Order: sequence, then structure tokens, then C-alpha cells
Amino acid sequence: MPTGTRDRILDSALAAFGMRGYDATSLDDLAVDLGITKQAILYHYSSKEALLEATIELAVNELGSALSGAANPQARGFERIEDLVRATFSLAARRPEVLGLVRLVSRQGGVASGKLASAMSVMLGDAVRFVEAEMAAGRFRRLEPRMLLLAVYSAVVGVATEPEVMRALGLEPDLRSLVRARRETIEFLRAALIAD
Amino acid sequence: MPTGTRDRILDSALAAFGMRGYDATSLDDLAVDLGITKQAILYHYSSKEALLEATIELAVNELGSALSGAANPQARGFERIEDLVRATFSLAARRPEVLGLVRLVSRQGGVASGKLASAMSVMLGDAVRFVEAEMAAGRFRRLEPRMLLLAVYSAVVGVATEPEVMRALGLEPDLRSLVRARRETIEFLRAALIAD
DNA sequence: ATAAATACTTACCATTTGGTAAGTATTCTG
DNA sequence: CAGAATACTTACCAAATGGTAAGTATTTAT
Repeated sequence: MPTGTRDRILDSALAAFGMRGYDATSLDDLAVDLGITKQAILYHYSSKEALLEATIELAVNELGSALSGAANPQARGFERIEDLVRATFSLAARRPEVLGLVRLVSRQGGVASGKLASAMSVMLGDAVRFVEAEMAAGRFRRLEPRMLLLAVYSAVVGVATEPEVMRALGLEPDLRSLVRARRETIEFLRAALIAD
Repeated sequence: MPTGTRDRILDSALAAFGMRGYDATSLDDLAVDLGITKQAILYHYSSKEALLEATIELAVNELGSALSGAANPQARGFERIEDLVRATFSLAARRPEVLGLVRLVSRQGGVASGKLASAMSVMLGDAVRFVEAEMAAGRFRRLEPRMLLLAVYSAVVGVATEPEVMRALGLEPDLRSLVRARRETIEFLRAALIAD
């Protein structure tokens, strides 16, 4: 590996954009952090927005591989949901910046969100088909699949990435609480999903 | 009412901070929007951060009154949750910037989030006691009350305020979809909460 | 009538920011 | 070994940004 600077920039940018926000992170901040000059960044990525797009691509890939790695095609019914929730929480603990960036971009829209939306719609399409099949098999409660997924997505990502709300509830966002939050989220979803 | 400029600034700032973000909104933008000069803003609010704190206070008040206005103390069990979810969706449709700002601040932490946290912890304390009472009465499923609230909060606010995720699911975030999302979210929560 | 407070505006300003231009050291290629 | 591509750095820069200083018109208080 000759340099790896390009990858180091990408990693730092993902961490900074995902945790502190895009506007709150200047190229100079990143450069100082990396011990290089701002122009080195602009050599590898033609503009700040181009860098953002690259970080989004990386984040989507990481999220995708985390989820597809967890999705055991053998698993049926709620087991599969459980696997996915576990994987999501694991990612939130290991690399909070990835989910942070996804949330950030999905909220503010703009040019960059188009890429994210199209990348995620593939995953979501699979998910919709899975949920529909489970409903048809009578294992999941009958609800509108897409709305259901939106609620599940919001609940999981929200619980996994909202430390301030946890603090307001009197829970410290440490690892132990996160583990408990994961367990409770799974129970919550189990109750909501499984057909009587 | 002599001027009202102070209030107009506050309204515009809440809308801009809540929808586009704090960093993404410059005082010049706000000033042009209002047809005044930037220095008029700094006359009423000593700094941009002071303005942010004022908008947070306003947003918390609006959220609080929307929720307390909906909370019928007579209502028991799931009815009360339903009222609250309806009120939250109504607020999301009427003034999306309020929930937007709450989410924004709760995510990024910082100085301002302390005020929000303390203001919200009162509401959440009431909510925790309510949920505990319902569990004790056997009307709600037994789950950890605070984690449950976190999941409910995340699901509702997420569904109500994530247009991009809705788009990725192939749903246009218009009023009709929002009404459907509300109905489905309520059904989802009903299934998750109500004890067998 | 005069002083003083209120509600601004015009005029600046230092810093930060994303970005360009040009130079330099190093490595690869013919 | 010459030249070209790669991977940077130093040197700038125009625009934007939050904020200060000072002036002005209007209303209020004495």
C-alpha cells in the first residue's frame, strides 16, 4: 500500500460528518486532524461535496454489509428481524458515525440524499418482500409492510443513535445501557410483530 | 404591539434552524428573509447561539403545550397513547420545524441540549409514571418503561419527520401518506403495548 | 423642551471557508 | 536517463460569516 491517504481522508470525513455534522466540519479541521494540508484533501476529492458523496457511499456499503452479513437466509419469522436488530445495534456501538451519517443525510435531503435513497431502496425492497411473505405465512401481524418497516427502522435507529434522549430519560448511554436497550427493543418489536 | 420584530425573528429562526439546520442558516439569510439587517437580529439576540437557545425554548414550549393539550387525564390505557401520537403527528404536519429542531438539538448535544434535556425530562417523568401505572394495572405489557418510551418516541418522531426514508420506501411524504403513517403507527404501537 | 431609552441602519472588520494556481519531491515509464 | 504522472505543499484569494462601533430616527420620561 503506497499511501492510503485517500482512505484515511475518507475515514476521518465519515467520522466527522457522521458525528459532528457536515456543515460543522471544515476541510481545515479534517486536514489538521490528519496531519496534512487542506489541499491534499482537495487533491483526492475535487470538492467538499464530492467528499461527502464518497463518505455516503462508504457508509451505505458498511451498513449494507453489516446487515447482509447478519441476514441468515435460513432464519424465518422474527428470528431474522432479531438478527438484523442485533447487527444494527452492533454497528451503532462499533461505528456510530455510520448510522449518524445515514440519519444526517436522510433528514436534510439535498443532492446527496438521492444516492443514499437509491442505494437503500434496494435493501428496503428486499425487506418489504420478506415482511410480506411472513405476513402471508401468518407469522407476522397484518400491517402495511412499508409503514411497518418505517416504524421499525425509526425505532431501532432512534434508540441506537439518540444519546441525548436517553440522558433525558435518566439513562447513561454507555455500553451496558445499549445492551439493555437492544434487548428491550427486540422485545418491543416481538410484541408488535408476531401474530397471535 | 409596538413592533413584533423580536417575535418575527424568533419564528423565522425556528423555522430555518428546524428545517435546514443551525450551521446551514446564516444570520444574513435570516435577515434577508425578514427584510431587516443582520444587526437588527443581533440587537434583539446578543449572538447566534443566544438566538438558538431562544428558539429551543419556544420549540419545547410548543411541543409541551401540544402534548399537554392532547393529554386527557380521563383517558386510560392505550387511548391516552393514541391521543399523544395524534397530537405529535398533527404537530409534525402543522409545524414540522418544531420537531425538526428538537431532533436536531437532541442529536448533536452541546450547550443548548442541556436546556432541552431538562425541559423534556419533566414530560418524560410524567410519561414514565403513566406507563408504570398502566403496567401495574395489567393494561400494558410488562417492559422496561424508559426503554419502551424511547422506542415509542423514536418510532413516532422518526415516522413523522423522516421524509427521505419515506421516499426511499416509495411513499410520497404528502398529507395523505402522513395520515396513513399515523394510522399504521398507532396500530403498530397498539400491538406492541397492549397486554394480551 | 430635553434627556434618555428604544429600535433600528450604515459602515466596518477579523476570521473562517471552500477553492485555485503554481511549485516540488518522488515514483513510474519509455 | 528524460519525461510524465503521482502525491503532495506553499502561497493566495474571494466570498461568507458572526460580531463591533457608531450613527440616526422615534418614542418615552422628566
